[in-house]
Amino acid sequence: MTIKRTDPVADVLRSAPMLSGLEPLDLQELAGMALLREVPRGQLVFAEGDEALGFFICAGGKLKVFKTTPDGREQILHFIFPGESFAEVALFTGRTYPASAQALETSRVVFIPREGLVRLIKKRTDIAFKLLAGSALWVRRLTDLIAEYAKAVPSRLAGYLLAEALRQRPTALADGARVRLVVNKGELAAHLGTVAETLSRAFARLRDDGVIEVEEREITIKDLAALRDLASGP
Amino acid sequence: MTIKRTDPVADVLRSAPMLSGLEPLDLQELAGMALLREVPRGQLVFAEGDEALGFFICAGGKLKVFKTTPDGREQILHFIFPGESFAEVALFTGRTYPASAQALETSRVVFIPREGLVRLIKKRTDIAFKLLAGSALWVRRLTDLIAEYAKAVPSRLAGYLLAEALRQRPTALADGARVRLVVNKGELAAHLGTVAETLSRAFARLRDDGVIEVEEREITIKDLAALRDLASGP
DNA sequence: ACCTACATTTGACTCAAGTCAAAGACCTGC
DNA sequence: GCAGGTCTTTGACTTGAGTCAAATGTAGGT
Repeated sequence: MTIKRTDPVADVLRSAPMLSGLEPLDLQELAGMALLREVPRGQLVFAEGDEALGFFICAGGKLKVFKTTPDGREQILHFIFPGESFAEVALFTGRTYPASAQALETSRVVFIPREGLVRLIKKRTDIAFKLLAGSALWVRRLTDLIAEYAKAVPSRLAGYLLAEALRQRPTALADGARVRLVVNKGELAAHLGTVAETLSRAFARLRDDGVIEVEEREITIKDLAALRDLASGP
Repeated sequence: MTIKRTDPVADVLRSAPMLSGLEPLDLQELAGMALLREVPRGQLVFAEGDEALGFFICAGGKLKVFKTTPDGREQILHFIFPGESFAEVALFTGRTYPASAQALETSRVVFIPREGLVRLIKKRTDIAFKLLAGSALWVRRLTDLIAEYAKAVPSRLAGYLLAEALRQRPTALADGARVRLVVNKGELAAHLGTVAETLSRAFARLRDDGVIEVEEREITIKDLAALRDLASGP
């Protein structure tokens, strides 16, 4: 298969941080093995327990990686946006994915078979280091998530809003800063390890305490100091 | 704290699964950079936030890796026994350890500086794969741990007892199988994300329901089916 | 406009589990 | 043997948060 100048797959690969620094030739080889897949809203990309045949890079849309808890609820581990890779860690242990991935809206993902990655690592050590760094980041994220569980829901929410504000507009972090929720409140509840009703009450409490202002998915931070206070203390 | 350069280091390295398959010469080079350290009971090997200068292999004793939650409790992520490596994941992201490590009893650990590992990876790709696999295992463990939180404490305890029974004597998993707790109940509580009092009540409940029998740290499984039931259901 | 599906909020109730307090068991060193 | 420490258990109390139920809002699709 010849790679065209406008090959959408190659474009996606080029934009993925995980693969940055790859030579055009390596990129081309990888693109030759990759598959572009359209995932309708609500469809699973893979399910927990599926054989891990490769990893993915998000080319458009919005997805979630989650784990189903024994009582049927779902705990969202991570949201995925264009350019981000996911499930790469699963390729190196067991043979199955430890969590499921599902499209929150109709999305496009590029699939890269395990073989392609393995070949790449053997050829380029720096890819191994990037993978190790990415995987280490996951470990850090998950350990942090575990520690979060000890906090009450309003505190978890405060922590999330702070992190999002910092991620969206790091320079504008002050009273009056605005945060746009990237997902609806039901999904956010699952990410914070709770249910929609409890999250709703947490929003109401922050609002009543004058810490934030809520207009649909648009949050305004009215009292940054108080928000920080809540986020650290229980 | 005593740090000494000695021969036994090479023995420890040879016995570590993570380094298995290394040529004697590589092993020797690594041993030359390694330091053996004696850690008295209760002493920290490193604290969350410390600069990650290297990783460790346990050469004797018993340690825990834990994260301190905002409200001051500690969540134990993993217990560490001889031969196991720890903190290797921290070397590839940020510059700091995401959790703390402390000796549960007086222990010996071998410290291997980051530089040694990096050099090794560049020379031998299979080490990179081993590290990736190890790190992936961590991710799996942590995602499982997160899902565990949705269960009630007695269920978490049941799950732990099953896992331990399987680890200690895989062949003898049947009614009447015995499990010896590797740590005291206070530490076990922290590992299960709860406090000593609640864990004590959970043990009492399993005992009263005739599922297990408890003699100090020696647990006898009386009704394996019921234990399995509890572990999966809420 | 209208209808259906989904998202959000609020109230009422219940319960698991954390806190505080205290007692007993078990070591270890003096 | 005794004193001081840690570990474990039990009781009484409090509360955060999940469940059930219902009302309201919102967005598409026909």
